[in-house]
Amino acid sequence: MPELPEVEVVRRGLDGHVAGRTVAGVEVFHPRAVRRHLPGAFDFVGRLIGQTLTAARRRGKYLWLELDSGEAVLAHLGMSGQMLVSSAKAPAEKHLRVRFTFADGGPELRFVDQRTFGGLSVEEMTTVDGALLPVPVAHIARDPMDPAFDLDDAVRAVRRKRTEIKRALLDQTVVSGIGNIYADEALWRCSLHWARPTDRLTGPAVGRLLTAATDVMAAALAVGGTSFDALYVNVNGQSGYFDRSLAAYGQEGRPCPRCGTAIRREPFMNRSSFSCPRCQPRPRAAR
DNA sequence: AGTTCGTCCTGTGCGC
DNA sequence: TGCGCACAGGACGAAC
Repeated sequence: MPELPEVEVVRRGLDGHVAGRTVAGVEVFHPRAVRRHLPGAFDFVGRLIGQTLTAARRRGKYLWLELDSGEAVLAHLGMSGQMLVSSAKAPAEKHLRVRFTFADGGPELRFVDQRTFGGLSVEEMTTVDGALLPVPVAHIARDPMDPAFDLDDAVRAVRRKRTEIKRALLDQTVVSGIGNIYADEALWRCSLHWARPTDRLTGPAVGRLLTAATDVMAAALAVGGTSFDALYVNVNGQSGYFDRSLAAYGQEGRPCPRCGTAIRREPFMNRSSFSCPRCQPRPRAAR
């Protein structure tokens, strides 16, 4: 479940290992991996051969490699996507979807994705509010690690929504990069139940919540991200270890680190929300 | 027009 | 032992 910290770990790896290199070959092993590239796999390959990858960039959970053609290879890791820098001699992974080889003969880049929710495409760039973005990323809000992120703007965007607070946190057009793990952790840090209506929270309370989300993602980034199994790894195949620091997410039945009450799991949008029943009581008016 | 929901996908782990 | 099902869940498009 790569969210902002995990995607940023991958971006840094790509920036260090593939930026400045020229693509010599591309193989697409599964059509779903390039389904968002509407002209098809053949066109995808043709647009990349001979191109130099100039930089690795990110907004929220989207990642892209800029090309000297002015386009970019856009990647979304979905749930289980990995970008691996590996020796050509390393055996193909079971779920290897796309392989890039380079003119310098060095390590190759592999897109591996078990559940195929992720994918790659070559996209044109567009300028939105002073930022150069691949076209499909144009609607994604700035994330809290963007130097131009404006907390007051984000607070207003959250409070404009007429929904439950966790739905707003997960809405990538409001603030990007937050997924189920860091939403639950931020809500726990602020002692807020996920079903609290956005329009009944004060501006300062929303500001504290967004700041908590930023803090918890920064702490996760500092230790290489969160991973529960081998699905999320950096470009060298290594896992982060923020899972040891989670207070609420995935902690059903374990004591709340603040009050000791057993963490509960509740159904939320066909998935789960984890919270402390004592620190984070349900809103009275909630269904 | 804004919000909610169903869908895509595969591997793991549980209960019967 | 083996089967079936719940679950993990980001993002998009359809439905309301």
